[in-house]
Amino acid sequence: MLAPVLDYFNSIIPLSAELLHEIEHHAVIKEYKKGEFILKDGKLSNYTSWILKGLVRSFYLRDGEEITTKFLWDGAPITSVYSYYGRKPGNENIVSVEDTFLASLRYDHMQYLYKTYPEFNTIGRVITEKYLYMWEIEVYNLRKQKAEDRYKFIVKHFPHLLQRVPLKHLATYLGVNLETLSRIRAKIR
Amino acid sequence: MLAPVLDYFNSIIPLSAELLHEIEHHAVIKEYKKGEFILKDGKLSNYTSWILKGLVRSFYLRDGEEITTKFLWDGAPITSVYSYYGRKPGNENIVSVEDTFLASLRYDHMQYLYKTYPEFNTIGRVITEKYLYMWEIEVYNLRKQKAEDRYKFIVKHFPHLLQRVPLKHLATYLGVNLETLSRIRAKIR
DNA sequence: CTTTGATTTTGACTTTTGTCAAAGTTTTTC
DNA sequence: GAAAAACTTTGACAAAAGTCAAAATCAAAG
Repeated sequence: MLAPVLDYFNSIIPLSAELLHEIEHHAVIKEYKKGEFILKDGKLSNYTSWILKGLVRSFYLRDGEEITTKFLWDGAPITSVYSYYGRKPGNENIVSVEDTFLASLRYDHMQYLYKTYPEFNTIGRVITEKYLYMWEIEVYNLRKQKAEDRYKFIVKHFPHLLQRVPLKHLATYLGVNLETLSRIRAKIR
Repeated sequence: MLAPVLDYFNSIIPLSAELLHEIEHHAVIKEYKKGEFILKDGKLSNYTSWILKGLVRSFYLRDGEEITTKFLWDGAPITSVYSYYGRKPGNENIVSVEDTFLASLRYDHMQYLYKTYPEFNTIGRVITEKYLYMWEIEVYNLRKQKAEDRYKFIVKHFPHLLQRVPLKHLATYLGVNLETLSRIRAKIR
């Protein structure tokens, strides 16, 4: 089940047999059923995970309302950037939108790998750069003035999301309320 | 002039004499006078730079209007994430807001350093993680519903910006127009 | 200095989006 | 497969933000 991840890592830089073995040995593969929490706010995020299959959503609470900040699916790395790198509890929740399989590495084990296997830093660097690159494009979209244009970006680039997540979560992700998004959809049709 | 950068790199992981020499030899230090362009849209970004001293602003044009996306100053790394990592021209402009000194490394030279000096990947990884972490906090602020709260975040965390950038750029950064921001300020006073 | 140009504020009005309420519609669960 | 729950749409009105215009303030160049 871990094979696609290891293949990807290996395509960034060839992995020594020992490093390969370490990753295989320490990665925790776990299934999260639809709606199950991967991280709760107020908790320290101790894992960076790789989504083997499924779809997850990050959100925080604003006046009791869930504000969605990210959707991530198959092949994407996932953690709370704030809590994991900041080494302190944050207000981010991560929840599975569909039955999801994750491969997770603990923070301290990652640090050990970075120290012990210099080449692992190349993998960490390239993946972080890629994540930053994707995030940059998404934030660029979120800066568009009209909610309609932000929605159209999703329709064009991530159409599968429309089938997989309820409108209310997409609405808070796009920074509009549910009713406004519904009206935008009605207008486009 | 490069010393603070090298010290910082060295605090992440001790630099070998050869690596140190390579960086010193290839880093280009240049002054950009106030208002001078560091990157123009439509151009491929070939450099990642380190701000030795000064303040820069990133923006793109939306219907002829400059939409500011980032402010970065002393000690921060700066590039067009989209263009530099994506290896294609983007629509991002980077301009100096004050007289600014940058230390820059070419893309291909960076790749050479990553290949030749494995420990340089640790530096790249840690800096990218830190950048991502800062950016995450800023985007969290930009998701706040009310422009007033977004503005107050700047007042609290980056008060020096208020003295250093014109209101119109801060306004587009916060996603409101100039007049609205002016009214928010009037209301707070 | 002082004049010019840039920046910021204020006013009147329009457009967009949010809020509350209720009615449809679809999906789950027993 | 029927009842309950969750989700989506629509309507009426309120609040927030945008637009256009003009005045006031500040900064900089000669």
